Amino acid sequence: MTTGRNASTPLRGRIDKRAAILDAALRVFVQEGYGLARVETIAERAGVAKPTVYNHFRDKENLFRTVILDGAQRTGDRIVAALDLLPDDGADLAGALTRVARNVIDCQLNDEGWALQRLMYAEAARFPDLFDDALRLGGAHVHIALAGRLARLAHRGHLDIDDADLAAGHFLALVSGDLPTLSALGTRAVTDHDLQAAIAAGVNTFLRAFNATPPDPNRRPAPTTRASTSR
Amino acid sequence: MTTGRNASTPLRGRIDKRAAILDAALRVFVQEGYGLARVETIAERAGVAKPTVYNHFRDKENLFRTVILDGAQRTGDRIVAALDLLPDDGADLAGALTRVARNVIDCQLNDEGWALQRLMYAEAARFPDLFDDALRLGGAHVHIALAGRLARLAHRGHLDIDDADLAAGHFLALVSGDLPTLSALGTRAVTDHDLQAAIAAGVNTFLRAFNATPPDPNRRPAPTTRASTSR
DNA sequence: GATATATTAAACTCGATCGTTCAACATAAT
DNA sequence: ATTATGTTGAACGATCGAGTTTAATATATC
Repeated sequence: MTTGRNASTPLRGRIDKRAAILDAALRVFVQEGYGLARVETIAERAGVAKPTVYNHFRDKENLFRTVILDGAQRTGDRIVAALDLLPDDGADLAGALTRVARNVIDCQLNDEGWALQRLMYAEAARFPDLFDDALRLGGAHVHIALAGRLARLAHRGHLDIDDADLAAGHFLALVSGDLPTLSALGTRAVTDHDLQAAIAAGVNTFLRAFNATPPDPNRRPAPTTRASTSR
Repeated sequence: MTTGRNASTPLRGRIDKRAAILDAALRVFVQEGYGLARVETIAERAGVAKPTVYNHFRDKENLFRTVILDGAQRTGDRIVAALDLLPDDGADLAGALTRVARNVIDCQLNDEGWALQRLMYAEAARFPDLFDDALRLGGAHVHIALAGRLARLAHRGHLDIDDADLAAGHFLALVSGDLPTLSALGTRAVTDHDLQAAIAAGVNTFLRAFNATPPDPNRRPAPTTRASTSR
């Protein structure tokens, strides 16, 4: 065991040990839950001695809080960045929305994204304030950014939206609502097929509700990749 | 301490001690998480001695599994029962859907419902099979029941739905997608006003997408139901 | 090279918790 | 009244984990 300072432990600079600890801590916290996660395990997985953990972070609780807030920040930023690929013109709205949804979900289906979500759910009772902070750092930015994009599309006549904030929420709900079930709360891998089907269906419904220029008054906007939706 | 066998301990029948233990266990597990939940605390809250807990349930893990599956079963049954009030005729579709959504949500916003959801999220990594079982017992029934109701409404021409299963998922997502954010994962009470607004908006979008008889081609189906809806 | 700082392994303190054991007690049926 | 079963409080053994201390070592700065 003692994987101490073997050749496998590069002994890189000092600063990034903090990052290594945060990374390992996230994985261990998710796997074991806050209560059963052992600081020594975290130290081992980070390739670091236990006192080093206590040197960087005062105690277990402080480490946990930092893990959550750091992760929420990064995940939120990544999603907001993904929103950049939503064009302002209405060309191929369905395709653009599908790609956006795919990117947003890729950030949340991420090992890290699910891990954070599960951790927050898990420990929301013990750290009530923490969830609010994480939401402000992560979710809120995503919501606002998406709402802004949708509002611009609506303003140019490509979408029929009066409350962009609401529409953004509904878009996210439609497109990712099935994910917890499909992935068993992130513990099971989702097949690409199921994921694409879920996204296509969500985009489809979203456009049925908000598309400003229905190609045919009585038709669904797009046949949307006839997902068999087995189960 | 020793709140032993005072007048405060009714010493009721033997069987319902099992129920009392399950009830207390759910609350304590939710509050503390699986790892930090103390069996002794559960015993105290149930008004029962610790060995009694081990008498009814082999160990902590077995107790936990029983708590989850029991709760999922009951919550699912309650929601399915709530779906009964969705009428088959299309009279006042928006009102009926709103009431259904309200009832479904009341079962999930329930202390117990949130508790179960949070626990499953929390311990999904440690008990992977447990989540699947709970989903089968709880969520699946709800989904199927709602899909059946929607399919009947569609068949009678009141809704424009080709895949009722998908529509059911989208309805639930639209109507309850904002709840985790609003209630801070169930740790904060949601004001009735916010809840009604979220439901109304969800139903509104759902009908924009699936209503078979839009009252006006260019209008939203309902101005978000200013709804007195007592309570 | 000398000095200040960060890291390491190991051992330690201290408290908490699981699951068990046991003697006394309640309850129901015989 | 007696027997069988379930409950109770209390204490116990064993383990486990958070956080600290220490002496030695590696690194960075001067």
